Amino acid sequence: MESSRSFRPLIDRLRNVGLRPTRQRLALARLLFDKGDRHVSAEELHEEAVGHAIRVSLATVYNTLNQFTGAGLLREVVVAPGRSYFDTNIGNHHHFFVEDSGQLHDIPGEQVVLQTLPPIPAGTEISRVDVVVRLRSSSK
Amino acid sequence: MESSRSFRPLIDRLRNVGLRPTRQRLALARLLFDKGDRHVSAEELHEEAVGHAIRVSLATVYNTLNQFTGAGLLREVVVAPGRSYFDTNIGNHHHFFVEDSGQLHDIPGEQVVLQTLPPIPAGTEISRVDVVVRLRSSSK
DNA sequence: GTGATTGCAAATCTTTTGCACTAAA
DNA sequence: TTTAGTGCAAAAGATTTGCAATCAC
Repeated sequence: MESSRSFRPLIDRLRNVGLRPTRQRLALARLLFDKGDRHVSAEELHEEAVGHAIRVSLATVYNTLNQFTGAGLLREVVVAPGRSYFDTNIGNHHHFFVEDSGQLHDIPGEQVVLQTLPPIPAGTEISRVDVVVRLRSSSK
Repeated sequence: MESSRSFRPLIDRLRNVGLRPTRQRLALARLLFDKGDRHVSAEELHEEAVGHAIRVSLATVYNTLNQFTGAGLLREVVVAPGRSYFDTNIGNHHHFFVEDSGQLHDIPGEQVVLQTLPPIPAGTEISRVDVVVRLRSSSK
């Protein structure tokens, strides 16, 4: 069993956004943030947690993902109907979406440069610009 | 009541993509294509149909929208979790998405110019590039 | 007629919610 | 303690599907 010291950074990260570092949140945070950039659905994360002997309900996984997203720890990505992905990369970047497999991959922000942007409607401001490059296998 | 002649173009349009011009498909096609570019959800289109005294079930609206999309008459746009919009504009263009209201607006293709595109994974080709400019009201 | 299409209801799937119980501070 | 968080099961949406009845050709 690892010492509780190794959880410190994550505990602080949760506290900093006003979320109590409960057992479930900590465990999910470790799965999410301890191994680089990830794209997971709630279902996938729940299965992964169960696989790691973490006792957590699917409802709590949904709630936690939404809380993390609201707190800015995650970004929600919607590319296909009926399924949300949560992205641990909250920096400037875009996505490849492989239509056949449903896989999502990051595109570093610098690799997509918008030369022109249209005038935006009065009274609004840009919240975010999402670019999704949809791919299909080229074997025709 | 209008003469059946006015349906000819739509009838042909459906026949051309291999869909029988049934009463329901024709009626929905008229709602969709007779008044410029539109973004509708299945629910909205169904309500609109019912409001026009068109007897059609929600299931058939879903089926029809999917068939039209498969046939290339519509494009499906996914911008928010749990809701699909169908876009009658199948040309080169992108979207504004107003987060508060859920409204979707077209951006002409020329107004978004991608200066750089990342290298795409081997064995794949680009199916489409979707740019969504997310807006929120600027009154802070 | 014959096969495609429709309607309806039931089934699925994803996500949210209500509430009694448990845990963090 | 006191309040936030959790689990479970039920509820809520959105979308799909099975099948008998209906319609297009």
